[in-house]
Amino acid sequence: MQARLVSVALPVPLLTPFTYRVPPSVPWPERGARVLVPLGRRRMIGVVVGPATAAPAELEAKDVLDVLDPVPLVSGTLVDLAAWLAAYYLAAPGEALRLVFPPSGVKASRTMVRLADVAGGSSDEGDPLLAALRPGPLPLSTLARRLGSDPASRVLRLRESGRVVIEQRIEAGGFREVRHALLADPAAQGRGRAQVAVLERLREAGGRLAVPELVRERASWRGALDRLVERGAVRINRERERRRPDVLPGGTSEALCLSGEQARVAEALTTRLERGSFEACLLHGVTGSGKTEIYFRLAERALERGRGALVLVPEIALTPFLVRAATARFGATVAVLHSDLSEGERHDEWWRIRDGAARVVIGARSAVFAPVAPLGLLVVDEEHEAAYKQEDSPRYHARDVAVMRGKLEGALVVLGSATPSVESYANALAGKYAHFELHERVLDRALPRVEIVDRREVLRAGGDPILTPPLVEALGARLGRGEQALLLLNRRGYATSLLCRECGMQASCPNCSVSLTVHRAGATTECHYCGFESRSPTTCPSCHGAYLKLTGHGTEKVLEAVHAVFPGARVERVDRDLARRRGALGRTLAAFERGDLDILVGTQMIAKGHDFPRVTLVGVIDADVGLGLPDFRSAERTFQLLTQVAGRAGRGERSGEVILQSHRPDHYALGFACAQDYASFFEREMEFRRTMGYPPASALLNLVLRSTDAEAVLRDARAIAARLRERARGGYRVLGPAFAPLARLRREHRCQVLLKGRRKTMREAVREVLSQRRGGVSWRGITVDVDPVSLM
DNA sequence: AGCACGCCGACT
DNA sequence: GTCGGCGTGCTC
Repeated sequence: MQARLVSVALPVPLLTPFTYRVPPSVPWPERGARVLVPLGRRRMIGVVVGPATAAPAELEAKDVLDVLDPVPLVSGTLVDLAAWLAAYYLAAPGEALRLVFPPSGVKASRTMVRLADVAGGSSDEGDPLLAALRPGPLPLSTLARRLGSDPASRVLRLRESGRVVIEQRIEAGGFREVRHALLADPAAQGRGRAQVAVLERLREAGGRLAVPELVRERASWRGALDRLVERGAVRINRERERRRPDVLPGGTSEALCLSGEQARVAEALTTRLERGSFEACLLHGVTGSGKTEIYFRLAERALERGRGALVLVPEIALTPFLVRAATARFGATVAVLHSDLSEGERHDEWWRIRDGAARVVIGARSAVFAPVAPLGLLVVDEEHEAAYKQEDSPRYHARDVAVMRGKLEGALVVLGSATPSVESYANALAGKYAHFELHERVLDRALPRVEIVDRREVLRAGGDPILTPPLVEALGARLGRGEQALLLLNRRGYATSLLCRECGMQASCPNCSVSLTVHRAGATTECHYCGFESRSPTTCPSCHGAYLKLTGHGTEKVLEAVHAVFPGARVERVDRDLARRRGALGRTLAAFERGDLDILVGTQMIAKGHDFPRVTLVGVIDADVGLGLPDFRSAERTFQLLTQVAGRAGRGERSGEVILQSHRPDHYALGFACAQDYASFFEREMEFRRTMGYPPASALLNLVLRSTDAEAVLRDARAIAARLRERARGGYRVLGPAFAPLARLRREHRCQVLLKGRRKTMREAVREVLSQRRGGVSWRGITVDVDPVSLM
């Protein structure tokens, strides 16, 4: 009889799936079914990727312990999508598959250590390890953290002497069940004060109440409830409780009217949706041109046709408007998925989608894998946003995954943006994507007037480069008229660096090769990459000089400058520092929206998603932030940010004004952003990408090697680069190795090898070279980034 | 990734 | 001599 073998992808960073034998005691698992298998000492929930023809030579396949899904949890399409992702991005198949399963659906067992039940053996003998285990079993990893060292060998010895027991445990991680009290006998009488009160409370609540709620009201009611249950007056039911993410109230359920142009585009897209086959479309429409309404109409049409819809947004926190509007429009059939949800909330939303209770999904990046079936529409709003790129393994780009999913599902994919990525626009021009443009703004609002202020001239004339005279004048005018202003500076903190005037030392991060940013008016210094934080020194740490100087400015400093010039103005700051405090971001934005604030100072967060009708002035403090970064996308990012923020001015009836302060007023990113001329920007940027061989003119694959040993990492990178060069044969070029722009991050030195050329050839070469390295089965210490977005 | 194994210097 | 710190290789 033919051996029953299956190939199983496991949640470990290994290049290939493993082969297991299916014993007669378990049913044959289909592709996509989850199975419990042993791996080394551990157990894992993995995913069957297909039958295997033979076990790898000399290896006896182990037995599948259990088949968890008689029928796969997710569609074959999603399993195919994960397989494609693993191959395209050179990711571990198990880690790619994990994305399409519910949270904790695919995972490894945890090694738990507990004290052995030894009669009378309750003494710790002064061993801190035994003492730590006294209160209860602990995972081995927690034990290591608590004891500050690797306890493995000690634990092993304690096991041999019979003091502790090691177990492999896989926690369920599932639904939350809440006990509910049900009035079983409507005529029941209480036999005491508490019982009477409980019954009364239950009747008040319509005969059904969650037990925790009841007990919270009065702790003593717990006993009374028990007695009522014993007498059969009340029944206890375990009910699944949905952990529902918070959705802000508001938003309108009514469809908006579309202008002629919008209606034509909506009509054309609807026709394509109704074909029920794959097509990708770029919806290029200026801010405020009504893209959201078009998305919603398409989603409604998809629902009518019995299919679901997926709407991706770059960051949920910055688009509360869209979530609110979708909730109002689609009601209970909306699910919201994003990283701020608790694991429980995510789990429940996942199952609501999987069970078909939710058919319209609004979510960030990872929502592209939501188990909507069948799927008719995928929308990627603000498709140019870098937030769609996952920056750790598997390093996928949600926009590109969405296009592939659309292809596999036979769904319509709509990529929306006011400033499309250079890649998507090129695809549209090449005919790969259908191209739709929306030129008119809703209510026929005029585009704002844009003025560029040369900061160099202001400095030469002895003026303040943060708030230049034209900006001060414009701000003063708004304050006088009761209008609002936004001030953008894409750099948080107070000062960009702390310098010693005597020896020139610059305060830098102990873990990363970057200078520390000064926060809280000079009181603290912080690393924006690893989070290192400390009190600012008062004397120079290297020469003990007493004269320290702050240079460069961030949003905190701008706030201070505004306070100094306009003491009476109501000003607040919005940036990542504020967003860290729960709810603070929403409160500040809401206050600004209500008109309780005059000026909002912030990073790019203020440029996105919101509609502030009273804003008539946008000031960009330093339009060149970002242009200096060693990144081939810096011009594109600057153009997008400036265009976006300029669009915030004059969204009400009054026309708007934009002031861009810059040291490089002649840079094309600024010029074309001012003119709101996307097409010309694209032409100019494409020229640069073509000459330099950057995307979309050529594909990129970046390898980053990491190690605490700087020399070793360079040596290793050299060897890899050499082997890649041998194999290139004109299919790609190899740049480097070189230390990455962020040469050291979190105590690790980083060395990169950048490949430019044909994606497929590069991928194959990298796979081959990496699998031939010593211990070439795992990705340890190396990051493979296919289609990198950032080269930092 | 986790875990085992094996090599090494340091302490009773 | 054992302990425990770290580097390397393996897991179907």
